[in-house]
Amino acid sequence: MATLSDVARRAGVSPATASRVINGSSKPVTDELRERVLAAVAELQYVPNAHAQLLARSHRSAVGVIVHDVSDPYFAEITRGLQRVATDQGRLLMICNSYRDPDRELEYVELLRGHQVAALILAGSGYHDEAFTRQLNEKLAAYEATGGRVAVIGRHEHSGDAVMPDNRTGGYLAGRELCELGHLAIGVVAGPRILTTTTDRLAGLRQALGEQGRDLPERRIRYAEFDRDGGAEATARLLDADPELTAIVALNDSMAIGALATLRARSLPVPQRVSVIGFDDMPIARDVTPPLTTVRLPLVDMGVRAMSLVLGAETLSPRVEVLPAELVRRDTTGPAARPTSRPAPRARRADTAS
Amino acid sequence: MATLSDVARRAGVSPATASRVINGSSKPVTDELRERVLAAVAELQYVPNAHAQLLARSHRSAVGVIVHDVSDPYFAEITRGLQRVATDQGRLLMICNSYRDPDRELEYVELLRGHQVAALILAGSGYHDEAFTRQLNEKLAAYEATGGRVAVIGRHEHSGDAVMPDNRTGGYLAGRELCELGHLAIGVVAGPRILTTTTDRLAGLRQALGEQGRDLPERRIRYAEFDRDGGAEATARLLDADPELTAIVALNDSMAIGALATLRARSLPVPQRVSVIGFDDMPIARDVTPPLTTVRLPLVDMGVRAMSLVLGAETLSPRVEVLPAELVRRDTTGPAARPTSRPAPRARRADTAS
DNA sequence: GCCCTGCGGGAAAGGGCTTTCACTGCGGTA
DNA sequence: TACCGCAGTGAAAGCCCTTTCCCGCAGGGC
Repeated sequence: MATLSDVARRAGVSPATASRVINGSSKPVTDELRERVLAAVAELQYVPNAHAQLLARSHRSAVGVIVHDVSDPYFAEITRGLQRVATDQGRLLMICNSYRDPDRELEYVELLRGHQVAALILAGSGYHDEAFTRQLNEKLAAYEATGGRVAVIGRHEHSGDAVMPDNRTGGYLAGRELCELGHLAIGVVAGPRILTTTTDRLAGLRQALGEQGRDLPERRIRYAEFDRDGGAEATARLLDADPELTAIVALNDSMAIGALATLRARSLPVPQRVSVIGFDDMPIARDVTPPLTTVRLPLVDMGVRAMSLVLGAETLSPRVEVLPAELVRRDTTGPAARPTSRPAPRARRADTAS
Repeated sequence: MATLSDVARRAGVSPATASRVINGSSKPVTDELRERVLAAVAELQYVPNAHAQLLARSHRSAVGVIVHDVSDPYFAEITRGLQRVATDQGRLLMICNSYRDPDRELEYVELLRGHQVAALILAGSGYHDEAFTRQLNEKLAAYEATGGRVAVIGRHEHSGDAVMPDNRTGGYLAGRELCELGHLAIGVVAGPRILTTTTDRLAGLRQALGEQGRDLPERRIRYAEFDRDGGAEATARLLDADPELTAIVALNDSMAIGALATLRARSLPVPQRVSVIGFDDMPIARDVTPPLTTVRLPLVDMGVRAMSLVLGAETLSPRVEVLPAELVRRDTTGPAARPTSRPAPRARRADTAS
């Protein structure tokens, strides 16, 4: 690879001058020399060594982002928001997938710190795991102590800047909607119980039912991976245990899609026989059939806010922005099937109590 | 930020020794000193400066990837394959989204070259644009001249290693299927015509129709963005011009989903009134309703192959791996509606000829 | 005619790390 | 006993760039 001194030598100037020309420094350089340098750059196909540049400039510009999985639409949308702001400010984003592995998350914090990012954004649910949380906080604190900025999206752990979707209210809205539609047998297809997102959404749901004087027994909840297959599988388990369910709340849209698949496979019409309600309102939600009723989260906006927090002026007190959840009624929800309305063509004597 | 010399000083050793301990060098270090260094690292929360490391090591390890958009399931799947191999070999991936902007693509080649990546993978359609293609090839050649490895996925431009999905045969399979189902009025919802992927798939489709002595007139094709909204919009335009269509080929699954949305909005039942066939078989294809008939491409495998090519031994002659396309029959295709079968409740006198 | 100013350019000092090379003891061989 | 070799450590030379500092010089004001 050609280096800056190669360019300088070829142009017959000092490396300093070559550098100035290439970086458009404010120091003036005569057109004569400028031309020579530019010509040398073109001839040698010179590209500056990014690592040397970043080492030489003390300037830290890139921003590190840790998400569970960018190709998951939830994070894809958030990332879109992050990108938008970052691009506007000429920042490079380094995006890392933790695949919901806490250890990997810790590693990535180190990695990004090593890469001298100006700021760090962690998006995605936190974990109910004290040891991990403490470790993470230590690492983040160490990073902040050296001038790094940190913001989290949808996590409780961190004591600094945060953007929080209102998961609890979202769960509440879903629950209330189903109550109003007259559903009594409501099952929940939940993500891993170690995730705070799962428990937050569940808490809201419980609250809604609680207001009706009802509770949400554990036997009406199935925990699985937070994705399509997890949703399909959890729905199957739920229906096996309790065929009389008239509504299913999936704790994210991917799971809801899996739920729809299982219901279709079992020929249970949605919403006539079973209502389904998702969470997040990812783009595909409107394209499944029937279009999915879901709790909308302003995903792109969450990204925009988080990046703005982290690139904006530093404040003394940490800022927490709570973004509202909103129910989007589409076609997977309807009034509870009346017990008389032929609950299902399958055996119905068994399990009625469970 | 603590530096290596800070650690060394605190441990009472030289930076050389500290470095050896931290990197697990093969040079032996006494346990006594090792402990002291490790302790200092922990106390100072030391993380090596990645740029300094990469500058000091001549070793190039990261791999650069340029895709149109990772959050597009097509690329998400490919990326999954790339990741799998890269992770196995302990390589870091730097992924860049070009958003189908040729200039940005060129910029990213430079950027990644500047970041000293060991290899470069370009995934996604090429462009019918000679000037761009020449520029890109020059840049890639310059990069290869300095020892960089390059592989492309689904692009013709590059003369080196390549993984090519068989787009043409895929188009052919879609066309043949519809012919066999008796469809005569077939519309095509295509991506931008500047993309080679679009024209390749179209060429296969033409071939299939050609074998039946038929052709594919331009008025039966609508070009739009290669995404859901593009598909919805192109389908609308197609139907407006030619309400008698009995089948639609969408040149990727996202567009097919858009097509389904438009058809649903117009109350045209799929597949009874209009058949739809997609392309790529991205994961969501099985979850739309009805499940989408499509042409399957081994996306993950494409990623795996490309990464293997680029990390494997260098060969004299460039290797081109063509991966087969395969028709996946699901529920959006059926026999052509007979003209007598109530073609549509809307005006049918006009446009019958067009 | 002299000094000051300011422009254009180069020398050189980092930036933080790896790695070669040289050095010091020590155990072991002749 | 003299010497070789090697384990263990440190000094210092890069890696490639940016940026400060300084120098020479031309022009303008007195």
